[in-house]
Amino acid sequence: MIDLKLLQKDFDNVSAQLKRKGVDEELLADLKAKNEALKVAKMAYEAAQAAQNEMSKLFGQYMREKKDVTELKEKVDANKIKVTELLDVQREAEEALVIRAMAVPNLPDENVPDGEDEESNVELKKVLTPREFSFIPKEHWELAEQNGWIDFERGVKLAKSRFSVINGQGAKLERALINFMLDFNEKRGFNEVSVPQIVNRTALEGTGQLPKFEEDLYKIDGDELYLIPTSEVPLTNLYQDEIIPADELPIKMTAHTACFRKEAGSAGRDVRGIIRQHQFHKVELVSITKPEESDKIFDEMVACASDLLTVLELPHRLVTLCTGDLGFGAAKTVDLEVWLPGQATYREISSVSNTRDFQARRAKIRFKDGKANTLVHTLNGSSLAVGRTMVAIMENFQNEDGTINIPEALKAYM
RNA sequence: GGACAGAUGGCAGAGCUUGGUUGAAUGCACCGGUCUUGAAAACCGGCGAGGGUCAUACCUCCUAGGGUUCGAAUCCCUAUCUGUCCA
Repeated sequence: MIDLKLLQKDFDNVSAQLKRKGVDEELLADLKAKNEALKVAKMAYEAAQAAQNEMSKLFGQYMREKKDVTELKEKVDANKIKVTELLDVQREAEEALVIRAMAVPNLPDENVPDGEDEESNVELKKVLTPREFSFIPKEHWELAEQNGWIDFERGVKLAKSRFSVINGQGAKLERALINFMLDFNEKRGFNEVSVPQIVNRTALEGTGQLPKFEEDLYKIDGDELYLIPTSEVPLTNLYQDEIIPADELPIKMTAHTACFRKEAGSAGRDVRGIIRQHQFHKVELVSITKPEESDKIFDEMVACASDLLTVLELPHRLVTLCTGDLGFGAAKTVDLEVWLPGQATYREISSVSNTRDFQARRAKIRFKDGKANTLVHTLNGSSLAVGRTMVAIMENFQNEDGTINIPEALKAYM
C-alpha cells in the first residue's frame, strides 16, 4: 500500500509519480478525499466515544456513592445512539478507503525509465556471448520430445493444458538445478527455508497479489486458501505483523517451491513447450532490509541471479523495466533474460524487485530502530525459474544430433 | 469423529468466580543510570502496538467476529487455533 500520509501531504508529487505508472489522477484525488473523510469521521466518533467513556466512569462513581443515576442514564443512552451511528459512518469511510488504497500500485523509483510496455525497457548489460551454431538450433520442445525428457500429452491428460510431465534425465536435471541453485544462493548468504505452498488471504494481501489479482490464483474450494503463485508470498509473510530487532537485519532467504498460476491474461502465448506453465518450480530469493540498505541488497540479488546464469554458461542480459512494465508492488525491477538460440531471442528467466515499504506497510513488517518502529524494505527475485533454466540449457547446450550436454557446474549434481 | 480445557504485552504468568478508577499485577528478558579497574550482583529509572497531536489530551487493541451492558480482558454466541482425554 502506498503511504497515505505522503499522498495527503504531497499530493502533486505522488500523483505525478503514479501517473508514470498509468494511475489516473482522479482516482488518487478520490483516494485523498476518502482519506480526509475518514479522518473527519474518526474524529467525530472518537469525540463521542470519549464522552461516553467519561459518563460511564461517572456512572460507576454515582453507583458507589449511591447517587441517583436516572438523569445520567438518559444522557448516556442518548449519546450511545450517536456513538453507534458515528461508528457506522467511520466504518463505511474506512472500507471505502481500503478498497481504493489496496488497488493503487507502488510508486516507481525516480530513475525507472518511462514507457508503455516492454519496448521501453532499458538494457543494462549483456553477459556472455551467444554461441555460434554450425547448424540451425532447435527449439526446446523439439529437443525435449526427441530426448524423451518432457511428455506434454500426459501432463494435459492428468490436469489440463499448460501442464507437463518430465521424465528420466530431464527430471534429474530439474532436481539437479534446484539443488545447485539453493546451494549457490546459500553461499551468497541466503538462508534456505522450506515453506508452505498453500497460504491464506492475509498473506496474499500482504504481498499485494490480493485483492487485485484474484483471477490469477488457484483457490482451494471451501477454504480461504490459495496455491502460491511464487514463494515470495510465504517468505515475505513469514515476518507479517512482526517487529524485527534491528540487529537481525538484513534477513536474506532462499527457498524452492512449486508455483501455481492461472495465466489468465496469456491465452495463446507460449502455448508450446514449458515456458509458460500453470505449475512450475522456482528457486526464490527474498530479503528484508533496513530502508537505507535495500539498494545494496537489490544489487546483490541481481548479481546472485546473474552469476548463477554465468556459472551455468548461459548468455543473458540485464534489463531495467520501464514504468509500464513494472509490477504492481515494485518500485524498481531488473529482469534477467536468457538467450534462447532456438527462438533467437532473450527470454525472462528471473525478475528481481525492490518493493521498498509497499509490502511492509500492507504486511505490517517493521523493525525496531532505536525507539521508533519503522517499516522495512522487502525485496524478491527468482534465482532462478527452474523450467526456463532447463529450456535455456536444452537450447544452448544442444548438439547437431539433438543430444544435450550438461553444463560443467551441474555435473556434480547429476 | 466425540468430550473437555485453554488462547492475556518479547517470554512466563496474574486478573475472569463477585463487569467499573486495569492497557493490564508479578517475574524474566531488554534499555538507561548508580556502584565497580572492568564485569557480575545489588539498587534506581524506563520498557507493548496502531491512530491522533507541535506536544498533550483523546481513541482503538487482552486470538478473530458478533452480542449483552451506562461500562467487558472479565458475561453470552460463533469461528479459528492449541492442549488433554475418548473412539
